[in-house]
Amino acid sequence: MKVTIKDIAREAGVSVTTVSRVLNNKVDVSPKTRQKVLDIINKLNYNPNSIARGLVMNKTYTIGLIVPDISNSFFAEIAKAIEEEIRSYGYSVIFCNTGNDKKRERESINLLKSKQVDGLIGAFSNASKEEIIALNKSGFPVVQIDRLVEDSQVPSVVVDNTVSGYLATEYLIKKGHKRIAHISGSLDTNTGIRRAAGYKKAMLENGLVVEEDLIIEGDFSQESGYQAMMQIMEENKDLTAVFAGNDMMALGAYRAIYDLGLKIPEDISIIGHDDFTLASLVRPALTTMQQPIYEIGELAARVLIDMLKGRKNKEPLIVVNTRLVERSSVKTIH
Amino acid sequence: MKVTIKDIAREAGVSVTTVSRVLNNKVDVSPKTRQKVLDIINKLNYNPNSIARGLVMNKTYTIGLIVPDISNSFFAEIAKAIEEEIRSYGYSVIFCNTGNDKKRERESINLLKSKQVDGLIGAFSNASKEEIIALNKSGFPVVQIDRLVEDSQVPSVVVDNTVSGYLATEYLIKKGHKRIAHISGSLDTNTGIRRAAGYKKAMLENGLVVEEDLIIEGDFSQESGYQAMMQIMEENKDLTAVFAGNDMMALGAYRAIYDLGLKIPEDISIIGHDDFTLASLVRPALTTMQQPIYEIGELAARVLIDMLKGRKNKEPLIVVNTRLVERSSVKTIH
DNA sequence: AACGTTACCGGAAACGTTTTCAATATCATT
DNA sequence: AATGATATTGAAAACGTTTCCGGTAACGTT
Repeated sequence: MKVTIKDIAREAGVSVTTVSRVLNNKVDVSPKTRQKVLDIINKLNYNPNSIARGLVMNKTYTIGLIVPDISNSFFAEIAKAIEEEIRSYGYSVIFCNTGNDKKRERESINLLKSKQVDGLIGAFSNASKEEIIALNKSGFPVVQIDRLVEDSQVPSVVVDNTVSGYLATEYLIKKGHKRIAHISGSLDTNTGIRRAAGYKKAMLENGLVVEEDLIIEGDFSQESGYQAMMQIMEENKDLTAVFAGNDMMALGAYRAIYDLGLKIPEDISIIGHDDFTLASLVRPALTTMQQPIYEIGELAARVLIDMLKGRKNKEPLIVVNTRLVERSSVKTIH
Repeated sequence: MKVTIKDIAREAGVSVTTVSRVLNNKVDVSPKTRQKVLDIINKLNYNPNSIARGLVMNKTYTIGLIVPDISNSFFAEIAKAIEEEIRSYGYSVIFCNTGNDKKRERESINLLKSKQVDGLIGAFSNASKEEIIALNKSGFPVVQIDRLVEDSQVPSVVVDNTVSGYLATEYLIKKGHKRIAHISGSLDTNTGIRRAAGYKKAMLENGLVVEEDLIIEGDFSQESGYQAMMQIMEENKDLTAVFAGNDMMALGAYRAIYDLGLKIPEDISIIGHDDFTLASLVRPALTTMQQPIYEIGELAARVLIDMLKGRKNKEPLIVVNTRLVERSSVKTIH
């Protein structure tokens, strides 16, 4: 049923080679026959088979994208950026959702390689570290986003969470706060560790003490933010501000504070991290560190494209900056 | 560099055919040679080329997904559901983001067909109506989500927005409200039209009058919800409730009401539609009509799988129900 | 008229698989 | 030992493209 290049050739009375030539805008075909072929193509509604083409050219114009959770707005936004950028170069993207499952992550890598993708972008966990490094060493184009496999020489685009955590905390300090708590993200993720490290660094460098019971570990979820906030408030009545490891937890903290009958920012100031959609929508609007999410996706795509084109990228590590977005959840203390 | 089935065959001292057989778990190969081949495969780290396989089998085990905006949580969640469901059947998904651009929508369809996807799931606009219908008629597996191309016989899974709008409005009425406004979504989308129709039907059937200046058209965006609410309040001081065409606009209405110095639900009750993530996070928590988003994706995937397996689906239209989620944004009037 | 260029075209191999068909090896049965 | 059945194997075609290499036609130059 499917119309192939052979059908076109037969119908137009030319060889397959010639049809291929007009398909690819090659020279060596007269205007007349080109037109004739074009007409037939149109008439028969012919659509070239990329699979066959991919087989001979050893190139599929498809890349793979591996994310833990596409329904997480962070990754959804990145996916969008990648798709739009890479499409403009004629590529499309197959995406795999791992659900943070290491096994599925490895399966996905194999699946995508099997599907002959030309390159890979992913937020990989440390579990796939060797695989990624091997891939990269073998010359296969991979770029990492968000998460960092260290000392690996595999191109990555990430934010520097240490300085971002530092900046957030420093902002609070500059606003006059001294008793500042931190609700950290999971401390088995680089992200969580780094932001906490930035918090400590800022405290120390500004002559404040870091008290261990002012740091509570959450897991980036709203509920964990709520619990952490409750726990902190129980023991530290004199607290004036908290830096939440992400906006989701900040929102949990919001709820806890309301439930305690307190007000933001009058009683407690809060700064978050990420600037997800809700941050500007919630009341009081959340002051937070904005990640340039779309830019991360765009950059990752661009780096990959460079590699696909065989261009050597000099700097494997691209660090993008977060930006403080001042809204209404932090008050100045005099 | 890439190791192929031929390399395995040579190394194992058997034919390509035999290797193919063990690859596909066919009978007709002795345990001894099977093991030998398996060993070599393992040693050489061989990964079959799906592209080549796809060419001969005329099946790629890949489907296409076309959405207007993957960074919209609704579609992100659907994408996740589809990927997870369809992966369990051995398929993967290429996704295209159209940005609501009709041209890109058509391009995407062609691209995906060119990549020989086995099927297509999409939230298509009316612009691609003929194309979708033609595809379906030709026997190519397509299923529509969210948006409905009417009278087309192409399998769709959608919510019935008319009854959903009806239910939302009816709830308000049952709570004792009489002066109820509606901030509609864009009235050039079926979704917007239907929900508004449901609103009117509920009003009429309950003996209330529908006043045209109590219906204001928004465009599903937060800002439009804000503007619409402001406009309504200017002219209708005696209003007690509003049904917002989606949660995003409900949030805009929240802001407007706060800016007016009024309180929810004491002064004005609000019901939304969709139950997106923020709905439960915002204060007061938003009462809304919940769409079973994950289920929509799952069902769409399942319907497609059925078609891929050649099973004939009897009922082209699958309607899923929305569910009222009562929270704190509507008060009872006595 | 002979030759050299240039423009245009086609045959066939190749890409990495699956599958059809036929061939061979093995073994039990007589 | 011959036969038949069964288990195991391989050669080659096919899938729909691109590309290499060569060939013919047309035309201008000498």
